[in-house]
Amino acid sequence: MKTPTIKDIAKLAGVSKGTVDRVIHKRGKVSKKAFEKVNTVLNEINYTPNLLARSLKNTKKYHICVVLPDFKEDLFWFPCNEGITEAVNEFTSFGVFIEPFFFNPTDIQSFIAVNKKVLKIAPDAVLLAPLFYKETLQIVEKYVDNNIIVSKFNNQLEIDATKNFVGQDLFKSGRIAASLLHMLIDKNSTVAIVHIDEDFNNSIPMQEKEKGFRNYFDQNKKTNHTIETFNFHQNNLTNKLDNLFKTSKNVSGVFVTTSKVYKIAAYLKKNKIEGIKVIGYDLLNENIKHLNDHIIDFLIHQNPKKQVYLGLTYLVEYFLFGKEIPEKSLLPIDIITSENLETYTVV
Amino acid sequence: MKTPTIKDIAKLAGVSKGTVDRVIHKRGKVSKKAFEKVNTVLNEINYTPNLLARSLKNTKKYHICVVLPDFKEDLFWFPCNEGITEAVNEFTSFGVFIEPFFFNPTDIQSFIAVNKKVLKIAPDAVLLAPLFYKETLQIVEKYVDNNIIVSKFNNQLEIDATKNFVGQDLFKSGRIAASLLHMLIDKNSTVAIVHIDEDFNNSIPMQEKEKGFRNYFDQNKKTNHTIETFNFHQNNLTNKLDNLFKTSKNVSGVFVTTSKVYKIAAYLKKNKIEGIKVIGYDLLNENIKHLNDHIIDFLIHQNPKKQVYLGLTYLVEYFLFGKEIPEKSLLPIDIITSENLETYTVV
DNA sequence: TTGTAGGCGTTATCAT
DNA sequence: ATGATAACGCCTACAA
Repeated sequence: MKTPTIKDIAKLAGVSKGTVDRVIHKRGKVSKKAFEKVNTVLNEINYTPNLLARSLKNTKKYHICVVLPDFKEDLFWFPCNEGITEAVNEFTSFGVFIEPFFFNPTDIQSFIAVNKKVLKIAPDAVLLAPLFYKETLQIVEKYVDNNIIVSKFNNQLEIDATKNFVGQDLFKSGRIAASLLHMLIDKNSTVAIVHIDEDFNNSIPMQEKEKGFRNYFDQNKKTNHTIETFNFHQNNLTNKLDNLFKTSKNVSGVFVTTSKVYKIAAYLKKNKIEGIKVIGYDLLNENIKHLNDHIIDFLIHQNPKKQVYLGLTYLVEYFLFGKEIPEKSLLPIDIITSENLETYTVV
Repeated sequence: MKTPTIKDIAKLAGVSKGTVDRVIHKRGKVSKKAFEKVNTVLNEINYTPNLLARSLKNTKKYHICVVLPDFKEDLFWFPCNEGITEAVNEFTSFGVFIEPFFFNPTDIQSFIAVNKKVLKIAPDAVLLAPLFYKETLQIVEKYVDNNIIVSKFNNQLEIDATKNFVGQDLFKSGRIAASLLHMLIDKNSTVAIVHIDEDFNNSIPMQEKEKGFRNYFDQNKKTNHTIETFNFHQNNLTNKLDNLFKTSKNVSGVFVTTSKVYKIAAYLKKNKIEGIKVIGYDLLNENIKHLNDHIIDFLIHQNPKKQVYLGLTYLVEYFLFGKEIPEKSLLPIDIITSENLETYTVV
């Protein structure tokens, strides 16, 4: 009735616990006779090791560092802290020490500096928001050289040194945005893709989203929409938007590729421009406000909190129970309206 | 650096491990002096018990039974098996034995019979899909009398004997359906709420969904929609639908309150009726097919797999680590289109 | 009231 | 090559 233990197997096979252990873990130094005796028993009963006992024995403390942008620079990252807190609460009693490190997302140097610091600390693993491609490449190599396991989240960079990734399929995300806008806008109208703030050329996520968005409309040519892309920086935004909306461009919908969509919404509200459909990313308070005001029609939920929590969970279960870390864990792409919003924020 | 153990505390306080244990667990039989000595140490250092060690010591095997409808009668329940399988894979190595029991959802007697069987087995806990109100009331009472912990999923019944519930807010679910349809249909048109198969009067979920759906349109009267409710049984469905769609009722949208929405879709396809917007529940293969064909516009994901998995996780963590079971765990209400569908099915 | 001893299942070490 | 033994941290039983 109870799960058989190594002791039970030893008794059944007529050998000692040590021998059974050697057979199970292929540590060698076992005679053929003993090996066969143990193996026949193993084939008859279904032995599964007690994971609790195993990791109790392994008294090692694990140290995981999370490297991510400071939310003071970009509120998108704020929920990650909750994810970290939850993981801390859940895993400290298992001897796992989780420590966050923040960098300035607008400053490559700070990214480099923080990673250097973490490298010096030499944790067992790092969960990383790899915002900068070239720099990530270099730092990850160093981590790996020092036997530090690296997982990435949010930003999927193709790096040979480490594959572990938790995030979303951003091309598909762009397609979904397109299909939702498509549902709401008139034929023959113009749709604007707006990139705000970040340097488009260095932001693979923004590029992927745009590709997906355009891909959808390319496949639905019969409705004959015009897609135009705009790269706006924060300064001078109002002028740029004046240009976009107050000319006769017949813009019926806007797709903002980041969480900065509230800036567009605020502009539309202030200028009392109505009837333009807006879709963007993430459940920031500012965005939620405009979603409830029906100025933003849809938000796509990137679930940064879950990304971090899941990334940490994978690492912890790897250390504690030897589970494999999935190379690519793509989260569902949630469509949020003012109606179902609440069901995502309460939990 | 390392987490302090009871042994460490004992040494610091100058008493034995046993005394520390008595203080921590308030087992009494401790002198004031000893109590204070231990307590001052406890206040200085932050002791957290090692949960692995605790539950290793507790060699008890836990038995959890899941009571749910047989998916052969209603495919909605099929994904629950995956949830159970995942939980089994995850938790057997922790000494938890999870066993499913199926009943016929159209047959109250089978519900009663299965629960009697489970009661006889006397597991440590039961995770229950409480389809029938009165019968659930009685059986839950018996479970509780026998010190069997009961959690419910999917169907939220107000029962005093046990509160634990994992599922969705169905009123809100109805509202969400309404808002999505509202987005797609013309003003002044008629919307049909269709209940298929189940006995509406006994199905609280269907009633809640209808209430939510009507509530939304009541609050948006300016668009002047007419809402009509239809209770259809499986037999004679075609005739009933002929009546509904081929008369001049100007039906622009249909809300099906269950996973049987594929039946409506199949009818519309067969009869080449186009332009009617359709929304329903659950990611059955039949529904997915019609979603990809754009006959169904939206599906609402009730995530039965996750409901079961989460319900089981709560029970396991309660037994193993003494975590509290949340009284009400409401899952997000996911909006599924043909575009984001894939991101929900892969994981 | 207090301390000690032993065991949960696994693994590492040390004799044999 | 093999078996005995101790240890991980917690808890329980028993002895003092």
